[in-house]
Amino acid sequence: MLPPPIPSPPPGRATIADVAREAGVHASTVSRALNPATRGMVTEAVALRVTEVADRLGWRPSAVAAGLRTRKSRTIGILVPDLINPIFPPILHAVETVMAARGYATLVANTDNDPAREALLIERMATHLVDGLMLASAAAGTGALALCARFGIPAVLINRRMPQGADCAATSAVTNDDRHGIGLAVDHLVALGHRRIAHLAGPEGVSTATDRRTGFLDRLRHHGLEPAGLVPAAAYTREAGQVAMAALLAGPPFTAVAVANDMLCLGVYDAVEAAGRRVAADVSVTGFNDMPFVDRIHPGLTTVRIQHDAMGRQAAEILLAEMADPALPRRDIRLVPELVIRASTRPPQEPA
Amino acid sequence: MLPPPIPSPPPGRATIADVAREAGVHASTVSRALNPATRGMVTEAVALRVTEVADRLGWRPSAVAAGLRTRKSRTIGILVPDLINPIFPPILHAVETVMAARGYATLVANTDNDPAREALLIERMATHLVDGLMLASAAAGTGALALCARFGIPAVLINRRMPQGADCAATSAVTNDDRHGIGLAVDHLVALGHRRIAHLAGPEGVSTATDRRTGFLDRLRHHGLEPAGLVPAAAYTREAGQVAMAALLAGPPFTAVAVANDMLCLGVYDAVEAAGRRVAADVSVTGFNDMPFVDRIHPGLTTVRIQHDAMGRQAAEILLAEMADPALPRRDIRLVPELVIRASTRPPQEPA
DNA sequence: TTGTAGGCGTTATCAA
DNA sequence: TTGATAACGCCTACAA
Repeated sequence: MLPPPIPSPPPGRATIADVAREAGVHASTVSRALNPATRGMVTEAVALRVTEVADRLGWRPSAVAAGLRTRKSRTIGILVPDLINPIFPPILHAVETVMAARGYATLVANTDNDPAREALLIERMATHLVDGLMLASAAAGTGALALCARFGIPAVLINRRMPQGADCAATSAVTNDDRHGIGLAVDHLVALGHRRIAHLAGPEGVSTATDRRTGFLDRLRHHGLEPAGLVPAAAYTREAGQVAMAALLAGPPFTAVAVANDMLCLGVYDAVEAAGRRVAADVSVTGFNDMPFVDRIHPGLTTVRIQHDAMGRQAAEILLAEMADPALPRRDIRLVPELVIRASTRPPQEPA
Repeated sequence: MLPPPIPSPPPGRATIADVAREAGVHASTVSRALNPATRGMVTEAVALRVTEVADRLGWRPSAVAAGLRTRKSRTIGILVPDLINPIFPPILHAVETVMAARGYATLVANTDNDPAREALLIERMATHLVDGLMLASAAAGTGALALCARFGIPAVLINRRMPQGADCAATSAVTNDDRHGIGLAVDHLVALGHRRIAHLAGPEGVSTATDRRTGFLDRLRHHGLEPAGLVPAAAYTREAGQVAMAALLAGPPFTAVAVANDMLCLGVYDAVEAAGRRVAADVSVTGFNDMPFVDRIHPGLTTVRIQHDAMGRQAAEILLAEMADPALPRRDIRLVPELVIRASTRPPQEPA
C-alpha cells in the first residue's frame, strides 16, 4: 500500500512556491537550497528546513520549467537505424545506463534507414531541447550532422563514421576497428589453407561496410591473394544476405567467404543450404559482430566479436564530456575486436 | 551542403515573437495560425503569411515552453526490464513507430528488474512530464502502477499483467494468451506420444511465468497426465535455464520438457549437451516467444510464436486513446499465439 | 478575427 | 545570505 496521497496540492504537484510559503522563505531561496549546484549559497539551517518541507510536500522539480529557463532538458536522444538488428540493443542499453546514472533521460528513435525520417526525428529532438545526440544511424551523405550543427546540438557518432573528407573531423565517433577485424577473419581463413576467398560486403555507403571491404582486400593482398568474388548486400538483413550469397554461389568457385555481418550470415546459411551445399564442410563462413546466439546456430559461427557495451559506454561518456565543454577536441575511438573461432570454418576440401 | 544558416536569430532559434514581428501580427495570432488545432480561428491570408514567415525564419515550436503551459510534453515513456532480451526490441520498435507517427517522442529506460530503479525512473519520467507510460517491466507487487496513479500518468502494461486482485482492473494490459500458448505446446508433445513431460517455469512473480505454469498444468491434466517435473528458473536468462534444466535432469526421468521461454531454451540446450544427451533424439524441447534466430539454432526450436509487433502497436494505440480520454474503460487484450513446429520435438524413444 | 494580459515553474541577476 | 523581479517561449481566457 501507498502512503495516503498528500492532501495539500490535490490536482497538480507541489511547486516551488508552495515549498517557499510553507518554509517561510522566498522561492528563489528554495531553488538555491534544492539545487545541488547552488546549495552552498544558503545557510545550512535554511537548507535543512527547505529540504524537509519539500520532502513533506512531495515536491519534485519540473524538468520542463527548469528546461525553459536553462535551455537544458537533461535529456539526450539516440537515433538507431533499426532496433531489431541485435547489435543495437546492447549499445542502447549501455548508453541508457550511463546516461541514467548521470541523471539524463534517453529519447530513442528508429530511422529505419530513411534519411528524411532521420531529419524529421532530429528536428523533433531539437524541439524537445535534447542536450545531446547519439547517432548510430548516420549513413554517409546524410545531413544529420549538418542539422545537429545548425541546431547547436552536440553529437557523437556510434558504430558509424563520416567519410574521410568534409566535416569528418568535426564530430567524435566511437567505432569498431573494422579493417583490423576483417583482417583477423582473413588471416584465419588463410591459415586454414583457403586460397579462393570471397567477400559478401555490406550495403554501399555505410562506413562499416566500406571499412570491412577495404580491410578485406588489403589483408587478402597482404597474403598475395585476390578476391574470389565480391558482392555487396542491399542491406544488413538476413534476406539481403541470402540474395547476395546466391549471387556469389552463381559466380566463380570459392572455398570460403568472409561476410560483413552476422545478420547477413543467417541468409548465407539459408542460401548455402538452398544450393544443396553445407556450411563448413563445403564452404567456410566468417561473420562479424558476434551477435547474441550465433554460438547456437548450426554450425556455430566463427565471427569477429566487437565490444558493443564498451562502444555504448564510451560514446556516452564522450557525449557527456562534450556537452559539458563543447570546445573539447573531437575524438575518434577505434575499439579492438577479437576473432571467435567456432565450427563454421574448416580447412578447404580441395586445397587450391 | 546546407543552405546558409539563417542570419536573423544567430544564437537561439526564432521564437514566436520574431515571427509575429516579421509578419506584422501579434504573437497570439501566430500561435493560433501555427497550431493545427486553432488554425481555423484565423483568416486564411494571415495564416498563409504567418506560415511563410515561420518557414523563412526556420521557426520550430519549443516543446518545452508549450509543455510548461499545457502540461503536456508530447513524450511518452517506456520501461523495459532488459533491452538485451530479444523479445523487447521488436515491442519497443513497434511502440516507437506508432508514437512517432502521432508526433510523440519516446523515452526508454531499463529497469534491470530492480524495483527501486523502476520507481526512480518513473519519478524521473514524471519530472519530464511524460504524457503516458508503457510498462513492460512491472513485476507483481511492484509499486509501479501506484506511482503512476499518484502522478496521474496514464499507463498501459505490455507483456505483463498485474495479479488477479488489487488494482488489476484499473490498468489496461496487452499480453499474449500464455495459457493457451503453452497448451499448444502440451498438445503437440502429447500428440507425439510423450507421457512424461516436465515444465521448466519462468521466475516467480512474473505474470508470464505464472500463466504459463498454470496453463501447462491445466492442459496436462486435461490429457489425464501429471507433470514429470517442475522447476522454476531464477530469471529469464540463458544461465538460469541451464541451471534449472540441470536440476530437472537430476530428478525423475522425462521425455519432453515445455520451457517457459526461448532464452531459457538456450541454456536448456547447453545443459542437455553437458549431460551427454541430445535435444530431440533424447529429450524433446519446446520454447516460447519464437524470438529471432531460434529457427537457426540446432536443432531448430519448436516454439510458441507471439505477436511482438501487434503487441507494441496495440498497446501504443490504447495508451494514446487513454491519454486522450482517461475515462475510457480499461482493456485487457490477449493476443493469440501459434505453435511453430521445428526439429526440437520428436516422438519419444521409449513410449511411456 | 485579432489583440491584451497573465501565467505555467523555474532560475538568473541584481539589490539589499 | 536572502529577497525581489524578470524572463525563458508559449498558450488561452477575455476583451475589443
